[in-house]
Amino acid sequence: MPTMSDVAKRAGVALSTVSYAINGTRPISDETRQRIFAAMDELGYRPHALARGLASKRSRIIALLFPVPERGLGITELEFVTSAADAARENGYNLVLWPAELHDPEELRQFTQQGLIDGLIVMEVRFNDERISLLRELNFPFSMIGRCAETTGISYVDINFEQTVQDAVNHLLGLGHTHIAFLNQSQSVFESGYGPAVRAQTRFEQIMSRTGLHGVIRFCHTTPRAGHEAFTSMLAEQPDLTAIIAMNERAVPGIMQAIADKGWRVPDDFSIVGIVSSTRMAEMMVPPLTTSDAPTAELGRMATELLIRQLETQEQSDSHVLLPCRLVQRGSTGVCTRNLAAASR
Amino acid sequence: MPTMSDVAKRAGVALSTVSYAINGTRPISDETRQRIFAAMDELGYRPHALARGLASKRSRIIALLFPVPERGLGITELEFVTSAADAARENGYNLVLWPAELHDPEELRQFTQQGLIDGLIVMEVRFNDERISLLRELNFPFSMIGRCAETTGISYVDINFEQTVQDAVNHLLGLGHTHIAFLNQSQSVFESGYGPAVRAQTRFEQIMSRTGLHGVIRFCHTTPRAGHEAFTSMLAEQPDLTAIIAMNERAVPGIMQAIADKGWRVPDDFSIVGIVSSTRMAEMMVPPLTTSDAPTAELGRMATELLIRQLETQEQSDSHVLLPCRLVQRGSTGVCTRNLAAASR
DNA sequence: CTGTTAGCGCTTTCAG
DNA sequence: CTGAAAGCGCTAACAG
Repeated sequence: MPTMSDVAKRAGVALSTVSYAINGTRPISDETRQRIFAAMDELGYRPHALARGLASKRSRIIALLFPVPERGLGITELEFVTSAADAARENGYNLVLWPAELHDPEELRQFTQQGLIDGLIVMEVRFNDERISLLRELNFPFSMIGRCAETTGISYVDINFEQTVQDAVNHLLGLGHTHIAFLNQSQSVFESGYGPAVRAQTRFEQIMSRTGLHGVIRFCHTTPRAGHEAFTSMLAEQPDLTAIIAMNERAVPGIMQAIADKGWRVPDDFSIVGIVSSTRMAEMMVPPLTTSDAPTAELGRMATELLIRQLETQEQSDSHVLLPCRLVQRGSTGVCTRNLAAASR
Repeated sequence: MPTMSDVAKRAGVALSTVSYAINGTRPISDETRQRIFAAMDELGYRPHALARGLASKRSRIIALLFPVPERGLGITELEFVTSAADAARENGYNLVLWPAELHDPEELRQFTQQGLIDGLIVMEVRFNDERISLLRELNFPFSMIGRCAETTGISYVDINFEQTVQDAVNHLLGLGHTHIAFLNQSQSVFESGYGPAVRAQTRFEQIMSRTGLHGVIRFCHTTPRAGHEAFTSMLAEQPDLTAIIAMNERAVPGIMQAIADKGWRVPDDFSIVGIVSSTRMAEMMVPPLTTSDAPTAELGRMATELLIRQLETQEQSDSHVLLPCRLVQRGSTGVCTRNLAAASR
């Protein structure tokens, strides 16, 4: 493996000149630059990443702090990872994956102090997240997918949950539904201050109180069985329900089953919309689920780019970006026939 | 950030002694080791990864070559990534994700020659894979999830597709099915020499010819619509079909729909088993799909460990590991009522 | 515009 | 069992 000094010799210049030519750190005459690049080509020279990093104090490696969330990993997480890796690479960075326990800040401290990583992308952020406090305290560069309570001085991208819920409600209202259920994730996730669970539910509550919408809310574990139970219990509380908004993909098959058990059909007798979901999942169901798809690839990409910009400019940029989910009507929502029947009576 | 020389000074020893104490590379008296570790603690010393890597010529970083397969990314891929990252970390390695176009060996060459990576895990391997040829030629350490045609001297883990198909067939035979369809992935994937598509289908063909099983085989794109069409066309060819084996998760909803369209019910009138699938996906369907689940986490973990072992021992180990899928009966397979009816006539 | 040189923080001979 | 010192391959002053 040839080194920079080999290149320098072959091009008949000083080693540092080669370095400057490569990095563009200072002007080089066209003529010598030609010679240098020719020499590099002939030798098949590749700069040594570690040596460069050691000398420049910048590894051009960033890490994605990758928790194993309570509810298990899904397509969403995958797309964060791949889009972040893509974005990193396009900007000349490498992305390392760091699967971390959420509750071990000490490990995080050690990791950041190895000198391996220039910056960090944190995902699955909670309102009060000790990882964030630690990183702030260490003054270590990072960006977030999601957000915590106090975000001054931190860059993040997140989903606009308020709008997402509003869009789903509007979609159902437009179809004539007036009694709508909201199925959240589990209570423990909610109580841990997980942003999506908190923000979406809060907005749904606001809509209920502001518009007089008849709603029912439930927490629900991310299993079909839990979905089945939650649905049954909601219907017992509010028998006039004709639609449900579920921010809980994995509970949906249970809901569908429960609807079928009652002898109802989707969407004729009951409508379902999944929010913060994905086309991939929506299409696995029969009928295909109407969902608002999370812009996962954009989130991963933007979080990466925000971080890299921060690293390159050396400044504490705090960009706050909220992206909407896109509602796609598929086969699981339709006009509310029960209200139509009532109206025609 | 304290350095090794700070630690040495504080402990009153030579810098090299600290290094030996940390790496255990040579015997250190208990007494001085104590002093050194104490000094490290007091200073909060962390070895600098880049410096260590540069000096030792081993970065302790490995990469996962991460293609974006034609059929899109799924849960399976996610679990490769996370389990590989976990396994790497447990062994003191970092895992970088390298999203690579399959068809650009030049990029791969550059990447491996940066000195950043000690070794590589390659996934989505095809029978004749130019990435593999290149790595071999470069003599660069790697392991595979999956396998190519010529595997001498290479370590890999893969699924035992032959057994997986056999198990699925046996399951259906045991339920009385004798006319069974096999739904593969797309023809182009098959023709590119993608192992799962080739091996599974080959085995199914063998079973057909050896046992006189009545079978039909189809390629199918990974969409519900394609599944619907393929099913319809298979049934036209062989109207006595009562069961289908699908190695194509995403086509299954289309199959289910097609079955429903005929007025049939799953599993009473028709059985479906998904192979090389996942519990996660199986549970998204109604009824939940009987599947043989791919041991994705084990595959990712073992590929990582095989690679690391190779790196540590410096020897060309060629372990070949084949893991079975585990068949889990859920709601989509049942006894063949049509044959029962025929028998009772 | 180009050369010289002192490190970056660690590993690893070579000596003792 | 411990020290001293020579790099690993590169960047970035400092000098011209």
